[in-house]
Amino acid sequence: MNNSECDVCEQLCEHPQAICRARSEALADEDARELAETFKILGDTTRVKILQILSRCELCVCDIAAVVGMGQSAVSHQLRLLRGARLVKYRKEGKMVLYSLDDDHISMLLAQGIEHIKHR
Amino acid sequence: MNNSECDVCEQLCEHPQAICRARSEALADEDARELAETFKILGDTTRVKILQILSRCELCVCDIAAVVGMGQSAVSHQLRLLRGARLVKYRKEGKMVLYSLDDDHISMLLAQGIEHIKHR
DNA sequence: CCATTATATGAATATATGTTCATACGTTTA
DNA sequence: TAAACGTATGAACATATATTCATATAATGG
Repeated sequence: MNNSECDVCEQLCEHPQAICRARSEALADEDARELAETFKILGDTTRVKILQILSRCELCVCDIAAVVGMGQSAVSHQLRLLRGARLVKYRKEGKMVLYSLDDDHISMLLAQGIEHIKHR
Repeated sequence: MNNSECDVCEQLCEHPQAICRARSEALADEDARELAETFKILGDTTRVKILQILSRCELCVCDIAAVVGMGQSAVSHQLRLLRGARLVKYRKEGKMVLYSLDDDHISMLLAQGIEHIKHR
């Protein structure tokens, strides 16, 4: 995968073959980092609430704040993170900014997660 | 959703209807918390690597540590979190403990996430 | 142009988190 | 039973994170 070529296989405790094989199939470091970054953004109660709300309809910042019961500033900070992770998009309408999910994909992720927690 | 019945609708900046509607469709606090908790566990490079590796084959702690290039202790701590979130399961074989994904569902979550980061 | 409204952002603070080190636990083997 | 091995865990530390407060920006209406 990386430049390393199973160089660790000889030294460690056990199962050099398994290690080599797993290494060759492992996620690239950069991909793992990005993937984790995405999940990390999803990993906050406020942000999850925001996303789930936006999966139903487009809303302005002020309304989002009202629904999740947090201050405007806090919500704005979180929306910034969500934007950065390309989880939400926005459009301006007058002095308002209307947010929505970046694509349906995000809904799927949420649904998949909900399924996991409901599944017992 | 909660016991609150749109009581905030009258006071805040804008769109009381939108707020009421969103509130009624919002995730229950506890669900949002659990969902975020799950994603939070997924939101770490080391843990993502571990999960992706385990999506390919069952491995012992020592081998996992070798593959992700971290200490046994660090990996063990992370596996504990992964267990707590029901993302991995394990079985003992002699003095070894073999870990694997808790169910195929988890692979799907990972795949969905990967699709998101690859999608541009 | 000034006041108002909606949103964004920087600084500060409290809290959470990941890794390391040392050590404990449990199983196997000598 | 003692030693060795694989794994788990508690404490400590450094770093990351979420919220709040104050304030800035941008757009609208008077």
